[in-house]
Amino acid sequence: MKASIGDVALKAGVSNATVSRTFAHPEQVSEATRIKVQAAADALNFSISRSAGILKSGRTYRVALLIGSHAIEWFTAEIIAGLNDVLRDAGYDLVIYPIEGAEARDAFFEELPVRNNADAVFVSSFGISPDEVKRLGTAKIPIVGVNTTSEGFDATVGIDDKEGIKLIVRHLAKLGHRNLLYLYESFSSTLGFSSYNRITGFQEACGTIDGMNARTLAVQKNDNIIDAAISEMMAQDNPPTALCFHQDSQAIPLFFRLQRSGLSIPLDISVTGFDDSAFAEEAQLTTVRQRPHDMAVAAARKALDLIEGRPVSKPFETFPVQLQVRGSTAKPRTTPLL
Amino acid sequence: MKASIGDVALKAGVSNATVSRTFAHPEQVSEATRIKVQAAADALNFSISRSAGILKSGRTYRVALLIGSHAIEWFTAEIIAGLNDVLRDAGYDLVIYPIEGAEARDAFFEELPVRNNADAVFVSSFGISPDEVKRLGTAKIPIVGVNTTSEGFDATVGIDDKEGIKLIVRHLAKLGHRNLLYLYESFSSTLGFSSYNRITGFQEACGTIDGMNARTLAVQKNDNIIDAAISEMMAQDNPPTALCFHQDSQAIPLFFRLQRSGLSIPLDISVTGFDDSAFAEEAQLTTVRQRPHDMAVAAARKALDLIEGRPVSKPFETFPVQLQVRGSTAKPRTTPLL
DNA sequence: ATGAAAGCGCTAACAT
DNA sequence: ATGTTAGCGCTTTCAT
Repeated sequence: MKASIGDVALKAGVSNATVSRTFAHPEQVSEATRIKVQAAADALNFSISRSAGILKSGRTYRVALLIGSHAIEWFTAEIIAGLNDVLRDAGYDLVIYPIEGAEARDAFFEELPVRNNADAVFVSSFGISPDEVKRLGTAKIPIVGVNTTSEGFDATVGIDDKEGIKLIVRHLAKLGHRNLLYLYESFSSTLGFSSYNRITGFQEACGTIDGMNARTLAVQKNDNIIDAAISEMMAQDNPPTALCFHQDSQAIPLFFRLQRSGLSIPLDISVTGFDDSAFAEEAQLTTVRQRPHDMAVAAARKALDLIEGRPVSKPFETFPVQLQVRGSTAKPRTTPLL
Repeated sequence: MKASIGDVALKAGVSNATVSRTFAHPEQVSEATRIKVQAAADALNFSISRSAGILKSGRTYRVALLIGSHAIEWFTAEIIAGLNDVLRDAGYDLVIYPIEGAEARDAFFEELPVRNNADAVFVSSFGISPDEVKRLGTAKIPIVGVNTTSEGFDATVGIDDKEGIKLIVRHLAKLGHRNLLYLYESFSSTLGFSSYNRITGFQEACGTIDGMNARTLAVQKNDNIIDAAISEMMAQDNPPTALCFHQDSQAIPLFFRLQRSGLSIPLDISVTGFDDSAFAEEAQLTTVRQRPHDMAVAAARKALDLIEGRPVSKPFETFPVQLQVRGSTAKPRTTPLL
């Protein structure tokens, strides 16, 4: 059977408290006793159970991460890795709650399973409503947002999406582009805060450039964004000279179509992404770099500060974005596509 | 302050036991009482704390996942998502332990933090040694392997890597290829079981084909596998007619180099991957499909069976692989590359 | 159907 | 430096 602290105490001929101290505060125990206890513990294959201490302390040593999808893609994977690295070391378990679809959503905010069962909640790129944030607030634990608004959150980390997309627009404008097309996948659910800002930021940034002609195109989820892009390129009137994709992963497949479509990047068309995620560098994709891993590390530290009641130095932190200029952008073509 | 079961009992004018029953076994409580208790609980924003029940039950309701790296890439992300989907619903928390480097490894297997603190352990694509498995076994909880050997595990899920790579080899052989090059990244640490089988499986499969000339090339981690591939292609003597990459993500960047290198897929060279992961389909990469999400779901179910003492129907399950024939493979070139 | 009470394994006063 | 003891919040017998 599993050995408990009492078994070890018995075997070592000391009290439960001494065994407990040997593990929690070894410096309070004499060398000789410590060795005796360690030996007994090893012989019984004993290790301290966290569950009991958790009950005693009133902390759950669990931290929840709310994500909007069951699938874990680049951004979420980076967030999970970053949070986990910090939280593991601090003795906290990261528990992932994927909340997809209206029913799951209602159920979650109705039951609020994190109440009494987590010491903090992270909300990552989740189009959460003010009502939901308020409801989450009744759990009385710190709420930390990742690429969310700051309304109702105790702390947030994120990038300035508008600033990021503005870097793209200005880069293209400086190269001479005056005809841009922005492409993104439209989801059935509400657009996340970050996505929304990126799209409206694009329009705003274009509005400040003289003679800029900019359009946005929402491609339905089960439609192919690359086919949509190529169709726009083949339009007879005034096809764009640059394609701005909402995120790198949507732009990458275009590079596989070059030969078959007869298009050339950047001679016929300039292409940009957003994220600087997998393969962006190899594809020479001009993009905006964000570092979700760094954001997650900072978010985890803020959460720990809030949990332990320490002051949080920068509760609402904006992380830098950086333009990565690569080979997929150049001056616009001077002759018509056809 | 946080309401506990006693507060609710007081407010509802019933005993603690009745409140507990209202949540755990509502059918044992009269309608009237149930409503009274629910009302009191709602008013106090109360929800049952899992920590106390956990202590009482002896279960931790935590399940550990051991992975070999802090970074979470395609395969691991799929595994996490699949495990979490099943375990969440069953009330278990999935806790991720990244174990990277020799020191972290020694520390983990020395301290064995999962002992007494998890109800099961998953080991995913982790080059774990027999000694380490044995040591893990002293924790007396089920050990489930994902793409590992079956030695010492209570259950495993995985694919037959040898079978998978054999499909690739035979496909290329049938097309007429007799000069293959296998490329993989060599890591400092021990090669995982799955990777090892894939590489040796390649050699074995080639050995059964008449006149097959096959080589393998280990590219150092911080060297560029695509540069290595192109260099081999440019060799004067007998360059390969097909490149077999260890995994899709290593093959993908080659598609971005086509124009600059003057190479054409599949006219000059056939290319294969392994995994059928992100962008494989868009790149028209011939590959072998594996479904880590499905494997994870099965692994989670087996773990639950083991935890609850139910018989496990198929403790050691091999999942199917399927060849995905796409445009990156064709008959070998008939004229020299140069 | 409901209540009283013991106890899960540990920690932290407090006492020695 | 070590032992004694109460109690964290809940579940579950056993009574009623």
